[in-house]
Amino acid sequence: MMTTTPLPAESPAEVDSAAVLIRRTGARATPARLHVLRLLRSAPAALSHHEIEQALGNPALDRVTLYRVLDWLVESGLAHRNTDAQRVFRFSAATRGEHAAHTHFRCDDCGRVFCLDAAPPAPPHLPQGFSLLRIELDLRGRCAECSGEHP
Amino acid sequence: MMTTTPLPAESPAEVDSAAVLIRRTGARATPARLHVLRLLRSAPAALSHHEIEQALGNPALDRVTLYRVLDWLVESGLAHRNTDAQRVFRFSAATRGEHAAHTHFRCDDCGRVFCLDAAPPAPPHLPQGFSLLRIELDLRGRCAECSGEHP
DNA sequence: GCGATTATTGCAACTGTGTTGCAGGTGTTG
DNA sequence: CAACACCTGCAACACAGTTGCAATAATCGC
Repeated sequence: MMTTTPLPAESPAEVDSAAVLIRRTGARATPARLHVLRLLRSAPAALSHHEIEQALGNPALDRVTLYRVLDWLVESGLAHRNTDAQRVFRFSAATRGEHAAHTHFRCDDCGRVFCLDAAPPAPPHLPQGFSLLRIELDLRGRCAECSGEHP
Repeated sequence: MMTTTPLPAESPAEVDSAAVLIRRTGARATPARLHVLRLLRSAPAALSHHEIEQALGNPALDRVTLYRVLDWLVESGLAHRNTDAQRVFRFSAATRGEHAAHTHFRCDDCGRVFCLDAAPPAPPHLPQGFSLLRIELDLRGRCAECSGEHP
């Protein structure tokens, strides 16, 4: 391998932009980072470490390497990390303009997080001394899948 | 013990109402449950298992018993459980009228969660099939303490 | 292209939070 | 008072994530 044969599995645009984004941080664009970032960018919801491991094909990456790739993505600002109801980290690709305000739907059943494009809500007034960095509106309940499965 | 001597450390009203709340569920008002519920009700922010253990005086309660008391409080609807940024559970007393909408401030630094009384924000429109149970507005940044300590 | 440099990877062992099973204790009820 | 159920404590476990160190491979300069 290592010829100039890009995998056809992803759209060329995505492949390219993932690599560019990684290089722009000054770090190496390794297969591990590329695959993980592409996966996150194409995922409709935030993914757990375990889900990512599965999606990449089970023996593709070392457990620890994946953890480190994810840590690095978060540090570099290319991804976000949240903890779900089962106290498991979930990762999602950061969007270009970087949201200071965001809306999510969290399923209490399966723990998945769905990114809604919906509105940035309030202009809150904080207790003194508190500095605000992000606003997140969390809608909680059951996702469509879980509503159907457990009626 | 077990005479009619309430500990003077808490306000009589709180002591009483904690016991009443517990009895109302049909369960026993044991010292463990009383102490934990009183502590949660008097806490300004959500507490972790560890913090509660400390606050109760170190060798007061078995680790596992505390976990079980907390689980029971959550199941009974007397407390809420959230996970903080360090993927640690944090517990807070449920308020009487039970909030369907709530506002929190989460410190990205220390992970603590502060309950703001602030407004119930938006009337969102969800994708089809999703059922909404709670709305949470999460403000994230640094709390007063952490802003001061790490300037 | 070819090698040196050094970031990245993989392995193994570890940490910390939360959970489960079971025996013993404590309160409640008839 | 005795039986019963609930609660507690201990020990062992499970799981997600972390750390240290040696081996590997991506990038840079030639």
